[in-house]
Amino acid sequence: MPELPEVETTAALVRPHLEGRVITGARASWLRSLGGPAVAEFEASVVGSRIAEVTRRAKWVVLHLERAGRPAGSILCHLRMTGRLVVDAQPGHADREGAFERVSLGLRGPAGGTATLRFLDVRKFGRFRFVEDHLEALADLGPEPLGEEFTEEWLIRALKARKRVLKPLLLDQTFLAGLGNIYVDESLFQAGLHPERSAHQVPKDRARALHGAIQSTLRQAIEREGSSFDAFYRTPEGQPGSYQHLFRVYGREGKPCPTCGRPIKRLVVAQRGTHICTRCQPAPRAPGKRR
DNA sequence: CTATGGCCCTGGTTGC
DNA sequence: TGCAACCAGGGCCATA
Repeated sequence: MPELPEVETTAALVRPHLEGRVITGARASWLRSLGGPAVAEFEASVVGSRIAEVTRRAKWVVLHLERAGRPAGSILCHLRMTGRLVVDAQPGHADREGAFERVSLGLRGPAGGTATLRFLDVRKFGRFRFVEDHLEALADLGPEPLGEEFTEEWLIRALKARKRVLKPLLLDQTFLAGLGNIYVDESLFQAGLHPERSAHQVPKDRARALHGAIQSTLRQAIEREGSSFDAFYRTPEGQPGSYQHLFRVYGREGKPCPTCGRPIKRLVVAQRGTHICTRCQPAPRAPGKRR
């Protein structure tokens, strides 16, 4: 579920509760969440380390660890579809959410106070794993859409170089890192591009429009702490985001296009539900049309 | 290289 | 009301 804006929000809200704290214990009730090693091995890797910094890379939350002031690996957390990070100041609650806890870390603050970081994940697709070298572990990711490397010129050239359908290319994290199904649909709509166009046939001015659309969509979504439209995504504080109120096409099948009023259509592109306005995002070629 | 389909999981919604 | 089918903010892997 969570895409870049939701992960950015998660990292920002969890950061002040984690930075400077020391990990005093680790528990895992769903082994696969750890992405490989046994619980004991994971525990040995992280217990005793201090969380020096919390950052985001693409859809990953990165907890940078230190021992005796020196770098000591990282915890990489990917929320996938239903993952959440929450910090409890009090001992864990055994409510409904507690049932979805997959991993947790005990924490001690510099002043002595304790807390618990919980990784909750209904569908269990998410990951909460330790790596020695986060740069190596995340080396295959493409540029950050809000980073310096992602310029209009970069996008123009990168699109031209790929012989792929546009939407799946934008979802490919090795091409551009952080977009998911929602923000791709929203960005393509805003740029007036049909999701099934060939990347290398996108004209320069459309590529520029797409660049702007991606950045403005993500920035506005971050401002609103992401999108929430069912029980799943909540910020670590338990609040829903509010960007869903600004969706122009995603999840709006049959509702009027905000630009031209035509009903939004839903199609499937690369196995993903896809939402477009057929007028504002003209198809690459009129399929089956001849005369 | 690119594309496709299965798979990992659970829960909410829809339709008969 | 009951129940099956379908759907979901993701990504990996094997196969053409």
